[in-house]
Amino acid sequence: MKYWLIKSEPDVFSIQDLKKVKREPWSGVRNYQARNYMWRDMQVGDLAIFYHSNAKPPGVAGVARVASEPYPDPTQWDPASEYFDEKSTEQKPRWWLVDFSFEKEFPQLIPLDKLREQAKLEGMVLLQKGTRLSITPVEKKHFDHIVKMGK
DNA sequence: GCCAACGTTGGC
DNA sequence: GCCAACGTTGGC
Repeated sequence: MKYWLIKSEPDVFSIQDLKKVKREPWSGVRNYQARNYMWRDMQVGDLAIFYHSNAKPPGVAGVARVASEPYPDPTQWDPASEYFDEKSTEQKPRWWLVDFSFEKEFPQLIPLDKLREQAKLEGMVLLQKGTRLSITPVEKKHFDHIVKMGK
């Protein structure tokens, strides 16, 4: 069992949206490192911190769960999509995704500055300077601590 | 709106 | 394969 953090802009897709639809294909990831996590490292059942980026305030909003094996992101072949990639072929898809299902919404969002105050979260990729990755691995101890904070 | 960080592109 | 230019992310 592995633990992850996934970022989403709540204006585009929030934890409340995930709660409503229950399950969502994580389309639009166009960064190789983030893709590799979904394509190669995630397992059905893994848990992920759901982080609201570009929000006021930014912070952790809940928990999601990996709900599918990896499969090609269909938006890469849709010319109308902003995620269209003309260099990707059906024989050799470039972008892969998994579905995430809703697990829980925290009673209140844990803001980023609250996370930064936590000595127990030291070393989290999210809190390191200049981290822009939309998907990062999370250590179990950090995951557990955040879930405890969310109660 | 600013800007630091960092990924990608493309000329050479 | 280097690296300058450019684009994007995302907190502030």
